[in-house]
Amino acid sequence: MAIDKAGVRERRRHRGDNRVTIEDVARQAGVAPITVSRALNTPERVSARLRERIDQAVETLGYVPNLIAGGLASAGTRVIPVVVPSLSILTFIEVIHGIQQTLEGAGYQVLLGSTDFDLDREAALLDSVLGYSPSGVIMTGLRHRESTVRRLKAWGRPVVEIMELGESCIDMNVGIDNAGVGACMARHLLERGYRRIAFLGTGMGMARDYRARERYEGHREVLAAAGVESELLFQHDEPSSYEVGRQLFLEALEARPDLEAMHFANDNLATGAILAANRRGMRVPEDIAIGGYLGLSLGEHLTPRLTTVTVPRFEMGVEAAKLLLARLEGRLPALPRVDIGYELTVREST
Amino acid sequence: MAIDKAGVRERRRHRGDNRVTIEDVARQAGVAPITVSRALNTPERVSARLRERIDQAVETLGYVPNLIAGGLASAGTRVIPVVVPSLSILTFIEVIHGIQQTLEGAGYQVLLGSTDFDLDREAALLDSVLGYSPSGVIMTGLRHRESTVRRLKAWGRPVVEIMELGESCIDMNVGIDNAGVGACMARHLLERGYRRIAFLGTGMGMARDYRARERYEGHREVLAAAGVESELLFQHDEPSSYEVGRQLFLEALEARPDLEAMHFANDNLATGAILAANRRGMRVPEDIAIGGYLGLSLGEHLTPRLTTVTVPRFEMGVEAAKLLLARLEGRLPALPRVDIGYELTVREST
DNA sequence: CTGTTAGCGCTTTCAT
DNA sequence: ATGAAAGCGCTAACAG
Repeated sequence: MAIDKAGVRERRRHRGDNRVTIEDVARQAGVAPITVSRALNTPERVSARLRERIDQAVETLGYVPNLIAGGLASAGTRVIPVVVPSLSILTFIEVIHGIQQTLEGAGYQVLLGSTDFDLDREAALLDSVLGYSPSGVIMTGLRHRESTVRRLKAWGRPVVEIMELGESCIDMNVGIDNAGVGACMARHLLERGYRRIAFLGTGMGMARDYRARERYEGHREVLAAAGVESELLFQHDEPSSYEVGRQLFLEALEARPDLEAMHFANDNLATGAILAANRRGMRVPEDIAIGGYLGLSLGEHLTPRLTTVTVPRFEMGVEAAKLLLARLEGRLPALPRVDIGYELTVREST
Repeated sequence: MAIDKAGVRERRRHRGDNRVTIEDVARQAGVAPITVSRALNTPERVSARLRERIDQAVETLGYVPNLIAGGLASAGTRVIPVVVPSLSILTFIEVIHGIQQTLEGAGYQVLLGSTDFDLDREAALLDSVLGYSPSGVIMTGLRHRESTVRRLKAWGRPVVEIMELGESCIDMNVGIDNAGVGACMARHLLERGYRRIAFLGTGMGMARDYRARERYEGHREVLAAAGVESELLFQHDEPSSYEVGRQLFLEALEARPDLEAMHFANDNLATGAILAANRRGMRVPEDIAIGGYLGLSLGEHLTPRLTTVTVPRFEMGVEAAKLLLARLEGRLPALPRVDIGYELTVREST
């Protein structure tokens, strides 16, 4: 190995960036850089003796691989962008948490992107994150701009679409049947004997949160099939919150004092409603029954405890990540489509 | 432009990766690749005529820069890792949200990392994310392994430490004065006339959440200075939740039936307590006063509404991101240390 | 099992 | 204002 003479051409290094490179390790261990690379990435293809020497050198030098360089050379940077509509909605956070935990354990990092429910922003964001040569991508929903779908299909790497379920996805799909959820709660309300049932949600008018609208459609079909008035719909445009739940509750009560039950698009709204009922001294479910969707832990602590349709959000994230990892590791997942399911949790509010 | 003859050497391209490169754009526009690079990154250094031609080519070809290649060449990938202790704690999520929104607007992407409150994992995670040649880093807290601090200082790029405040930080610091928060609520409770005051929290015994412990210390000092029994402390090891709040509430009540006020380490616990009190038919604050910390919106909807110390969590994220951007854009921030402040929100629970 | 060679796609440096 | 050449740190491809 050549010993650099003093005055030798300085390597072009980045400002303040004097990190140890694979070459330094190779020199220290007396092997070629590629051997270090192999020892690190596919240890089984390097003899035990060399491997040990290399590990030693890595240790003493404190070598940390430059993933950018690796990514450029091999494409695939062990980065997984996760594109969600919003970071202020707890549901997505919990899914992301499941994804992150699973991926980080396997040595992948999550790159966060949010679209604010705007498919054009989604398309732009995708362009941008694909610039990182990610190993795979997790997207929210099955509805995208045509260009997004085209680009992703041509891309040829693992793509998981989460949250909802459909026959045709880009690559892999894990989610729940939203219409089924809506129908499930509606059926429960009917079984309980309620007939004047309203659905209350947010942003369902726009393309904004079409998944809530799907739940509403499921709800409506069940009521219609039962010959019950099914168009009792109250909605606000702002994002869901306890406050909006409270307002929706009061408005619906005012508009239809004969209401027997309220089916809320999610637990945040339903919680706001129960809390408002508490404050007004109204009895739930005697005066008005309240049902939700999600299964937030808060629901158990309310009085009365909230009846809701529980979906395993964290697990949905874990499942999505597992699917991705399976494909990444060459294990073709048996099911490129996972129905994560849901469960009706009947408590006292209905 | 040279027309490649059939049979020309195929470029080594990655599987399915047939993205448009800067060279394609250059050829299309009839300029050198470096000119395209300039037109994109420093438009003012390229003549209007060429710029237009290049923009045109970018448009028709649908060119999207490979940030990995750019990152390797220039170091700095427009990625900002954000390292937090946990993704299941809403506070961090809200801070991340603020960071993400601010950074995304400026063309940077957030890389998510969580340490589970383990400083060794933090050190390992840092090594890993530094491998992405990030443009800057946002870390939680001021306490790190010595190696972490050393590495980050030597690194020479913007680092923001968030959540708490201290005299000595690695580079920049934005957060709140935890002891001050604890003292603030303690003072309020004393002013209200309460004397038998307990502090209830989670994970304060370990290094796990030392920020909660700092709040406790602030609380204790105020009580001690007032000559009031200051060692009434109840704690659990599990992470905060409504359920743990409920348990803590019941246990404290059992252990010290003479308690007049409870100072909870956060609003989740305090909410669990109020909800438990509601269920038991206990009056708050007549039977027992309850104070929290955070300023979660839920607090307003409880009956009674929760008295709490509100901290602008989203804004803390925004501020951290702004500091980072300022340095990144060469504008040296006036204050490398921002006290984000807090506010006592007095409502009916005390 | 190990090494040599040639880039990945971009930006730096240095000419012009 | 524009371009040519070199190389960022790593790995794929192909020897041996």
